[in-house]
Amino acid sequence: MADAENPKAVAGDNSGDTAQRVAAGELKSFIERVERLEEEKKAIADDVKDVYGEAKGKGYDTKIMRRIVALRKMDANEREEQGAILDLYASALGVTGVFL
Amino acid sequence: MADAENPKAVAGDNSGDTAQRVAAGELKSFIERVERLEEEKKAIADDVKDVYGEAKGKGYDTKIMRRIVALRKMDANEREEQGAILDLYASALGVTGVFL
Amino acid sequence: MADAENPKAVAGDNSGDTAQRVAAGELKSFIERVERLEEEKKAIADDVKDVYGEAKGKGYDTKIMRRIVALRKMDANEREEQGAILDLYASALGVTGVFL
Amino acid sequence: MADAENPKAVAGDNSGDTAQRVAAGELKSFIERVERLEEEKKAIADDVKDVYGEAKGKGYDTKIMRRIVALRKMDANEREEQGAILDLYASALGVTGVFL
DNA sequence: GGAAGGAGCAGACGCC
DNA sequence: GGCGTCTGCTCCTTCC
Repeated sequence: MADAENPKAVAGDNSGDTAQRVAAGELKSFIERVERLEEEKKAIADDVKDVYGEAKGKGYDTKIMRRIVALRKMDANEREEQGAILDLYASALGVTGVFL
Repeated sequence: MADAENPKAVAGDNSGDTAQRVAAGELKSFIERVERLEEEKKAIADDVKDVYGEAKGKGYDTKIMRRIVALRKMDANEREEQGAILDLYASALGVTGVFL
Repeated sequence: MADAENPKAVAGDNSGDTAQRVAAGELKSFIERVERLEEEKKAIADDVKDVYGEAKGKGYDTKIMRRIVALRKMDANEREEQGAILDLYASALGVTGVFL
Repeated sequence: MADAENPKAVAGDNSGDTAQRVAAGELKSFIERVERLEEEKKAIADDVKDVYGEAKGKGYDTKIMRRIVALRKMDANEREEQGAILDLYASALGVTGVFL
């Protein structure tokens, strides 16, 4: 029964083997669980899209909304650091009025 | 009450305005709905990761598994696309098997 | 010779027609020109990637570099407008220290 | 000379420093190379557009053409992917035609 | 307004 | 076990 614990090691004892059949079924099961979850994930992603659509219908600028969401997710420290590096580069290049 | 319909036009009549307060609350609500959904989405993404982890624990090669999932998705997409193309051909050229 | 000018109108005079054969060849030619150009385009995209890679090798932060490139491409007016709207929303939400 | 190797670490020894000046020139060079390549890429994209325009002028349906191009690309990718997957299967499971 | 292509980003793998 | 790299996904923009 070592094969059940090491599905990769079935090569050699081919054709008509039950262990392999089991392993294949197990693999299929994993794959289908993943696919099911991916579908759920996509459904939620669509819900998000709907919310933005509803907001857009009320006149809000969704692009800005997305940036706000991203901002709130972003760690304050990192935000600060990013800005500092950007300022440095921008001044080095002589880009004026940068607010990234 | 025009402000309620045009949330972007609140600039000018600032500070202490009720319309703006309402709009801000509405916006906040949208933002929070999005954030809630994003959390759910992340939870599912973590579940996916767990499934792969479990499979890996049983000796499966997750890289292969991911390619299988991707391939099955591609197959589905392309099958669909194939059908669409054939329909287009049929209606546009009245020809089957021109050079593809 | 109307068929040569209206390749979509060949339906009806099917099977063994030379005009159709010509049209198919012409179409194939167009397709191949497009595919050739797409290859060139991809080659250049790879070159861009190489430049970023070289810069990264010298210690530059490519993420910032990309934003700089995007900024320089962006119209100044639009930049200004974007910032104004964002400031408005940000103050409405009480987000502090926003520089997007 | 550490600054030359770590362009991000120039903060602090500002204004009038030669190392920074050099780094800025180097950065500018990278940026401009990227921008030049992006221009070339855009030129080719315009060429593609021209080809489609020419085809459209001859009566072809560009929507169909685009789908053909996309399909041929997908076919190529997937054919490649199929082969890779099969190889992986062969080595990992010792199985062909398990459930795909 | 909807679809298609491109760019940016996050997550996963492999190396050190 | 952490970091750097890289592929895949999502989002944005442009064109129709």
